[in-house]
Amino acid sequence: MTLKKQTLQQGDYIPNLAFDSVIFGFNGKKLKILILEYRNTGLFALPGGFIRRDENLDEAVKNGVRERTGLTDIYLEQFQTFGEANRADPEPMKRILEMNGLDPASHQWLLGRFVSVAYYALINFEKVVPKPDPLSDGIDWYALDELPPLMMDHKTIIEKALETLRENLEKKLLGTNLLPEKFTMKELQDVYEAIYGTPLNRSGFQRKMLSSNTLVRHEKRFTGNAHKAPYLYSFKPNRVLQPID
Amino acid sequence: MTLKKQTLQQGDYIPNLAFDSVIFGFNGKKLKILILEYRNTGLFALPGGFIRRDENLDEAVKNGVRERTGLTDIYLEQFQTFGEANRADPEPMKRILEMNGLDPASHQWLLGRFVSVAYYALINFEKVVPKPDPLSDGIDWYALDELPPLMMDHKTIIEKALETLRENLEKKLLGTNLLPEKFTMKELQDVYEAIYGTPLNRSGFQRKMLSSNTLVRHEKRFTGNAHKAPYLYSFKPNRVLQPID
DNA sequence: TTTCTATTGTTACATAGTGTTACAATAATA
DNA sequence: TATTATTGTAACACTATGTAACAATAGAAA
Repeated sequence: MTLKKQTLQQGDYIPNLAFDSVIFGFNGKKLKILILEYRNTGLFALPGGFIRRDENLDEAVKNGVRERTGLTDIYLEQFQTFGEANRADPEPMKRILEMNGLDPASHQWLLGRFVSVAYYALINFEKVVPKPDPLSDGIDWYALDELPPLMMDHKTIIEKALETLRENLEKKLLGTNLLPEKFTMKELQDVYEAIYGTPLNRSGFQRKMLSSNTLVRHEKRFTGNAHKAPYLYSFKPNRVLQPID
Repeated sequence: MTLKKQTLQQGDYIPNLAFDSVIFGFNGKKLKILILEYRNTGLFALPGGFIRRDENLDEAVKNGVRERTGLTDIYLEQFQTFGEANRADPEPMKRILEMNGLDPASHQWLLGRFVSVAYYALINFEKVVPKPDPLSDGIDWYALDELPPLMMDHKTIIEKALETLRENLEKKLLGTNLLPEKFTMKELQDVYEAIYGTPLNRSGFQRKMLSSNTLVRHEKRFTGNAHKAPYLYSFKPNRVLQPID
């Protein structure tokens, strides 16, 4: 979890409760995740935060993701709450506080147990300028197969996020949220393949997508390459995309 | 949420965090849910509880469900965490405390906001003798279409539980957990129909189940009725059934 | 201009899965 | 022995999916 230096008072937040966010982006080739690096510690973690005493859980997460990405309109989905009693180790948190000039003794509440509600977000890679949180000096995209060693159970959280994303991909047609508004069939297939981690049959994929009645066909895109130009598509607007508004 | 009178000290538990459980049973005809009735209040609620400071979330829920049902080996699945800031109304909780001879002023922490992690359980109806919790004088099975008016957002929690159960039914072959060890194809179909709320085709259902390679066929069951006796089946033992052990 | 190449859109065909109907088997009763 | 309700399975049509093939085409090369 991460937080704002200027508001590190326990009293502001629900104690022992946090959220973590797995923010997925697609750079055209690989599925990537936003990871924070805490200042001078070599410790990596998922972006997260706490819930104010009068704040909706969904809102807290939405605000947290907005702070890291600058985006306000984000596909967010809660997928699991992690509540093992021993999931936190106070040592790394101590180091993080010390390296930020904060006294661990006066921030005891940060060293205790936290139950964490985990969400995943799907965002348009091109639109994001990631911003570190107040205790971090780095935030970067990492491909799923090139993750740094992560704090606590954050690796497990990511695995569960990916599992849920795969289960929901076709059911909820989530491809949209990782692409710019207009895209080619090949680009859409690339997203699906990156998420599933396996190649898909081109013909079958195209047939299924076209018969799903969710795509609008636009003009062709001429890229200057010596082959047939592909059509551009967009998703029909009247689909439910925002489980959290 | 519910709790034990003798251990009503805030200090024992993680504050502002609770769990609720939707305990499904099947009586041969209808899908039913265990609902508590608080003493002398006419207030109905899902069984629930709090999480001790050193207790795993899953363990807390498992213990809570065991206390209500007497069963130790239960299929449990976490499906959503409810975190709206205004989901609790302190008035009903006040009445519950008063009717149990407890002073609301000295149990302020129970009147505040709670984030609740919701689980559903699937149990063998025949094996359960429901037991009220210390603040309740009633616990009973209610069919999904005959639910009493429920506290807070418990109706929403039930709807989400049913939605998740339907999604997971075939994926995880959950039928087992609602039936005795040996059952006929018809009984299995009855469970599926009760969960989906729609009739299924007999022939297709039988074909799919038999081809799924998860059933073992046993002897026939002769009930004394004037028609062909059905085979008994059981599920193959080597399937993953316990996401929470 | 013509030929060539890589990619795209679409069709064809085999195979698997599903919905529906039909029919034979059978346990107990009349 | 005939009857009845239910069960197990086969038959058929229809749909969905995996795979391969083919035609179209934008630009480069000749």
